Amino acid sequence: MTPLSITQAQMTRDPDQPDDNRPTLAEVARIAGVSEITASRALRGGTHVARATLERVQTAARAINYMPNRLAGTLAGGASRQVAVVLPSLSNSVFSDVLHGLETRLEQAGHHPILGVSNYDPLREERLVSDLLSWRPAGLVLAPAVSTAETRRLLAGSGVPIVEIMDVDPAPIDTTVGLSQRAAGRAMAHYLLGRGYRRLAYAGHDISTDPRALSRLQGLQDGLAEAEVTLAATVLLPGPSSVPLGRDAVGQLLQDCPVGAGHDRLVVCFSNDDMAVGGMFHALSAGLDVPGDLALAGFNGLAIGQALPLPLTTIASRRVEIGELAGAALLARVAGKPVEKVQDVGFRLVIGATT
Amino acid sequence: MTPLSITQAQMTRDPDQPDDNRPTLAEVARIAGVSEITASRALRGGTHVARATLERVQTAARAINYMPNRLAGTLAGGASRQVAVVLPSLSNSVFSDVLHGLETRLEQAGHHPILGVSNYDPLREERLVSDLLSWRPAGLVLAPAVSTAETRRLLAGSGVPIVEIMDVDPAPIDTTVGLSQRAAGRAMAHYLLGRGYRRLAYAGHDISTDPRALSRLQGLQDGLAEAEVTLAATVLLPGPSSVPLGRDAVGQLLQDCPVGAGHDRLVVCFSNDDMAVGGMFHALSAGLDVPGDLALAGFNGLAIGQALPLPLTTIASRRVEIGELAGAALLARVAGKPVEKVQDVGFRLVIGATT
DNA sequence: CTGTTAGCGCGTTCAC
DNA sequence: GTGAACGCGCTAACAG
Repeated sequence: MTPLSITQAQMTRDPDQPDDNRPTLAEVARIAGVSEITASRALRGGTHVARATLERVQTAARAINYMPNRLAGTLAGGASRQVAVVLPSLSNSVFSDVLHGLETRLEQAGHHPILGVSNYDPLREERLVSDLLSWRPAGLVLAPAVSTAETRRLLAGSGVPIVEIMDVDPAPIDTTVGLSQRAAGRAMAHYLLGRGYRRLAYAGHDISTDPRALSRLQGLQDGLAEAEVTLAATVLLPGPSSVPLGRDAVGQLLQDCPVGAGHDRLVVCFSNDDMAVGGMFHALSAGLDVPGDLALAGFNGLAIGQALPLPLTTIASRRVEIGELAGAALLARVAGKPVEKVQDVGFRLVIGATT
Repeated sequence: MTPLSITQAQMTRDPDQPDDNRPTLAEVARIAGVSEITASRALRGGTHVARATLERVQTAARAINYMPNRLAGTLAGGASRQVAVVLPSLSNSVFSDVLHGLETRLEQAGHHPILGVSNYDPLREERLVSDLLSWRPAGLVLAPAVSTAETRRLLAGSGVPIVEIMDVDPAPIDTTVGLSQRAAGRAMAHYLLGRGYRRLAYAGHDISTDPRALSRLQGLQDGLAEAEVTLAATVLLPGPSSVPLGRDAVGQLLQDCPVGAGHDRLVVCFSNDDMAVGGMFHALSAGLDVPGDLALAGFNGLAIGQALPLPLTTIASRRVEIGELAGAALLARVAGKPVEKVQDVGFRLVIGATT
């Protein structure tokens, strides 16, 4: 042990920090007998470094369990490998599917999502966007709620690639991946009209905060209007979509729209498949014939709808794929490659036994 | 426009970076006419700052749309407000429920999860833990796959609070929140024995990579052994749990275990509710009486199981609550408060119509 | 209450 | 192929 002068001791470590003595690049460099920057180069690509020194550095790093500090690396100019992800909900499997696809694609490139969930609250979304951007991510993926002007300002001024997902109809700030929610609603209208239904109702959750559910409803109405049909009734219940909410909604609906013998057959369109499952429960409890007395149509193609004894008629969205494509688009943008501003993955009408 | 000397130009900004000219704390301070540290204090708590200067700084910050750089803040000594979260899956709603609860609790404290999904791959989990720790998070939440020794070394040596979730039986590295998977399996055994079942089978997904499903199976066998009963048959199919996999598993199972007239009634226990739903489908297609010929028992209490015409007998886990408690435990640890090493939230036997 | 000094750990300049 | 100097943006210590 050679004694250290006070100056050296001060420069190498702070005696007040007994806990946080994680090895730094400087120590790796010292052990390997090279400069910090050479160690840095060796531990990353290994380019512009002699094979011998590369191995010395790697050995030294392993010997002291060196773990790079990406905060410092990113601050010093390296590209961030974090991607901000803001979703409106996780209680609906729609967004966990998207997140699943997104995370898979990001991880392949060594990127990681920082997650925020807005619960469809515009102010919370705004705060999340602000918070997550302050981590200086490489980009941001957003399934927007009803965004505030301030949110859009933050996004536009962030200087990083933005990928909006789920609905390709609104003009994108930067890039968007999804489907046309409005066209999906219209497709359901066309299908139901083609099946001969003329008496339609709508049962939804609180769609005032869910712009995509609202677009689907509008698309449905558009499609009906083309045949000069209007919704016989609409019930909107507060709260997020769920099985019990759908059951309650149908219960209310049937008070205004009697069904059964002596009435035209009624088809209820739901804002989401879980709502439709609830509707099915109500029909079972009330002894209604599905689809004879009451027909049901959902949206999203969730597993729960297909698990029913009568598989649900619905429109399937390609959620995992949307996540994967959003990740790919973001990574391409980060790499400076050109990306289509709008990627429409489409949707698929699933004709079940409930219509 | 006053001409700048070369020295000034070099000190204030780099002409090679036209894009990234986000305002810094230094600019806020300059506009407000204070030092950087005063501006820093004002923009955080506002403590030890005169009310007048506080307002000047805040006004200046808003005027130039200042957004703090948390990378720099954290590197300089501030506590990180990121929490690493490593989950084995997102395709099963079990973990999106947990993530939902966790994110909610973290966000309340201004913390954000950085997410990694291992797909039950030990090596991928190891890489994720390493990657996420290199962001120097305030802590780490982990629903472990079959962890490698290297993973445990990384965790133990990380110096940050670790919360393991889902199963309270393994000895925690630091802290754990969940339920006893083994006790849950045993509880199901006791219930089924109490109902008079003596002929039991097991249908599972690839539980070799899913330690919790394996523990439940062991608990089930433990409970049966107490009554000197053993499983009549076991089918394990590769891949993650899903509805189709459950259907296939029951199909195979019934080749060895005939049911119906002339046979003792059989109850099949599944590794997860979605598998059990698949089993129900097989029963429906084969025209079997449930639970007369074939009884079914799931695990986890997922919505899909309760959405069946016959609600599924299962054991409900409190997933959202586990996430919330894990977040609370982590935040408490970060704040230096004492935390129970093991938090058992228990489980609930749900007696449906399938047994 | 405010400012000065001194870094956090790393990567991007340039040189050699 | 390697290194020196510098700065990323911010905050913890002290000083006053």
